[in-house]
Amino acid sequence: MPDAASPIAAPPKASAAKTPAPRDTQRIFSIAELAREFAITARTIRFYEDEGLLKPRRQGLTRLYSAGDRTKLSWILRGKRLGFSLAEIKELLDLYGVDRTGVQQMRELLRRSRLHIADLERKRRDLDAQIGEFKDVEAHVAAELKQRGVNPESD
Amino acid sequence: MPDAASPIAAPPKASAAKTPAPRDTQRIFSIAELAREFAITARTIRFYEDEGLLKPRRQGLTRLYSAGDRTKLSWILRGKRLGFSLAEIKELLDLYGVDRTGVQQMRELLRRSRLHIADLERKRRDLDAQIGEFKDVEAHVAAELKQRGVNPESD
DNA sequence: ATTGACGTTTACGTAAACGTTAACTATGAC
DNA sequence: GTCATAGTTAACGTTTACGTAAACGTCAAT
Repeated sequence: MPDAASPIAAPPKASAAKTPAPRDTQRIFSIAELAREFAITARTIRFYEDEGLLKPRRQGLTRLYSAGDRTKLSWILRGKRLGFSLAEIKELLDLYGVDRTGVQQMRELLRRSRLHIADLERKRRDLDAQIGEFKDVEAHVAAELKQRGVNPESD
Repeated sequence: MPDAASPIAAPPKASAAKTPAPRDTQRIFSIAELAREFAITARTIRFYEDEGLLKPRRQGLTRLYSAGDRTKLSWILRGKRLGFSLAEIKELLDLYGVDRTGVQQMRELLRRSRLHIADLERKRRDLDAQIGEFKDVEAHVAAELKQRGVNPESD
């Protein structure tokens, strides 16, 4: 499941070497397609829409998801894996949608970004601590097994 | 998401600190004390006990928490911050409690540890990706403000 | 002897994040 | 036509992680 998600609101900075697959950027996805790709249910995707996290185009009643919608979804799921609530994720997503022309808005965006970065870095400290602990466990147990003449790698 | 208390707080009080922890290891804590320290409610702590995550000593009905209990609690909260459910945290806590004498048990512990490490490392990739994105945002916005002659640091 | 601070159990309430029918609708295949 | 497949809304159910009383016990201080 390659997750080549570019930064959220991809600013058309520089079209390097090749045109980055215009067909891919134009692609539309059905709800079932996205559900399969991300291993969630369609209900979940609709729920995210109810909560204001996604706003797909519509053809009649049927939802049509753009590549941007797909990227957003992937972003939402990553946020969830990191333990953020949907409300928090929505706030962050909305940050990018906000009018970036005003100085006041930009200052607010900067402030919120920094707060969020601080939050993320705390999480990383927590994470590194846990990883360290579990690697210790792994090392000790593996050593103990080895000392007893047992091969730890024969699962 | 309020900023919690210090991870390892110790009152610098008391007599000569010769061995680096005999008194501290002996300390017992009331439920209110732990609640204050970790900025949670007593209800929450009791709930964790109902769920089998803590088993404090009792004096009559009153709960008495050891330093070990306190460490466990801090561990539980860190797990929560990382987005694990109480059920998952309980599993991990129980891993340590398990009889480590048998080879079979040790192999199981090793296996679970490795699975968990893989999980944590995926989380770290997610985390680093988000941190990177938000630092980009920060840099771009700060640069844009600067270019407009606005000082980004005047909150 | 009452107040107040702290502890307890029991139990109903709630918000978040979906799951799960139910009861349609639209579309292409046969 | 009608069957299968995918989509829809609406609404009730479920699990997790606690909040919030209610009703009570214990002890120190007033």
